Amino acid sequence: MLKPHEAATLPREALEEHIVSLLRRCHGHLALRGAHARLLRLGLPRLTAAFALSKLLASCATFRGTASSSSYARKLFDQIPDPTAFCYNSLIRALPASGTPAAALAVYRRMLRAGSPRPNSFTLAFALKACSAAPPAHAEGRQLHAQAFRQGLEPGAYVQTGLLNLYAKCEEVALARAVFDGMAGDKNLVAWSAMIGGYSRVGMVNEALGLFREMQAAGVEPDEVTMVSVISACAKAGALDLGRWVHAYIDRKGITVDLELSTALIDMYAKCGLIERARRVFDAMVERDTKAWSAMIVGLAIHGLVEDALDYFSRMLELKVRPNNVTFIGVLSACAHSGLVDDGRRYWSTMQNLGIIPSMENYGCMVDLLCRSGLLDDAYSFVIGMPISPNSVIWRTLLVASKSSNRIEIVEGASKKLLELEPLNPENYVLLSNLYASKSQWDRVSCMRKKMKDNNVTAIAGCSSIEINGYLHKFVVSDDSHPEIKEIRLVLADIADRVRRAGHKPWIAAVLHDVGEEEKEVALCEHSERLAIAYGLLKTKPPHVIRVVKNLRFCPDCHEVAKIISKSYNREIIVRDRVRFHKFTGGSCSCKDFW
DNA sequence: TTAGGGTTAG
Repeated sequence: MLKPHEAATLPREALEEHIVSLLRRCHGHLALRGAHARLLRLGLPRLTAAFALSKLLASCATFRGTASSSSYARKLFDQIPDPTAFCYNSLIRALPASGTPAAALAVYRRMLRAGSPRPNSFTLAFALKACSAAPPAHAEGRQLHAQAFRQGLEPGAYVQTGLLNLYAKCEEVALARAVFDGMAGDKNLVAWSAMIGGYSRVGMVNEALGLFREMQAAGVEPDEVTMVSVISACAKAGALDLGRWVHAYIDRKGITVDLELSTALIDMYAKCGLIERARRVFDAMVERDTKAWSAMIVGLAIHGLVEDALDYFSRMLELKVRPNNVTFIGVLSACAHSGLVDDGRRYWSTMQNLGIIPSMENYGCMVDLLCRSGLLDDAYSFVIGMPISPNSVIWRTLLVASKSSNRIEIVEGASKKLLELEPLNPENYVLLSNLYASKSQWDRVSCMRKKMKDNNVTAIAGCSSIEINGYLHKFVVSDDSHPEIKEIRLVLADIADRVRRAGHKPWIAAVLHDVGEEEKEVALCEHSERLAIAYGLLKTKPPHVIRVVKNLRFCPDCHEVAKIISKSYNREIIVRDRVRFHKFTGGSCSCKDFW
């Protein structure tokens, strides 16, 4: 280690070299502070001290993320007499990437106001990254985009990827794609991965996989980051065959299955119904963090493997892995699935004792737990006592649970809140209309229909998909756009006959178009998964399992239809909805617990 | 000095 008297005799270049090599050996914040103290003791001349501070600031940026690291970075910056663009850039980069981009953008604006130094492409790339952090700052990002053009900054690959990523994070895939297409012909791996990730995030699995194939055709080799997006696209879509193919591809190509990719694989297998395969991926991991444990626990919970989910949670705590809100979503929903009210309440206290502030989803899990256990009053008091304003999901949970009760005040209160919060969501009208119909309150049913019309609310945004030969076919209500819709309609008619013979008719009436327009509107709300199942029957033969993913809840009346189809066509049907898996074999449904 | 990734209630 250099002594102060030695430092005094060294030329500036040698001192700078010493500073750089000292900082290169720092691999964390503590080491950095130690190096800072040592540099201070050297009594560096003014210019070299400024050099040391800017290098310290840059190193600080590489260890960014905590509040203390950002305040340290600010202190360093404030000590630099004439900060260069490099210093501004490092400060922008050093400010935490989580939360709001406000701090990083304030530095960017301060730089603009100062007039000198001018922002360069590094500045812009860092500022864009700050805007891309969760939750992304769309407006600020667009402003940066416009400002950069006004200043005549040449958009290099890094800035373009920054923009592309920003739009992808904001779920503005069309804008992201425009940036992607505008990039020079030699798009690199990062740009391809960011665009695939953008498609994956919004559930556009065909586009994500299509782009993945284009990327390979362009001779760009994917890495583990690319594969995370591809796998998570499969998970979102419930595309098991594709997911399995992609996993085999990862193995064949020798792509490193790291922490993130393992977590994505666990999630994909769990969401596609292969929980044991998910468990094998989990068991093979050498390192497991909060997200990996959470993915596994949530996966077990959605499969109704409650004991396992809670057992994994205990193991996680024993191994001193800190759970987060998502972990507790898994734990609480596991409790809800088997009516473990007391356990659920205990876990709720555990969560708070760990200093985890419950999220809206966590409150939702508790309300669900109480409702499913028939503790409607407790659920209602819980909702009323929430320190944050309950969202529509919570009111809907309460409303569905109070359907078969005579608790008029809960029904009224929840309905009112629901229509206030989401006056344009057709799901609410259908739910309320069905609820009143079940109580033979026909005046209220027609009142709902009228409200729906007055508010110009017409259809349910139901969408179901089925994967056939590596392509995901999507169906929405009353969708005629599928190229094979004629053939699908023939299958539907055949199903209709079988269902009618079995003594069921309500849904098929809608398919056959022999009901009034108003009834059709309500009945058609469950139409999409029937189109998907019919397509599955058309395109595959037994023993092929028909797997359908539905983005809305799979309603009990559809269960009857699925049972009849499974028996009559000798098919196994698995429908995944937002709540869980529903498996139909030989006319029976193995899903024990649904509304 | 820079860009891309995993878990989320009904």
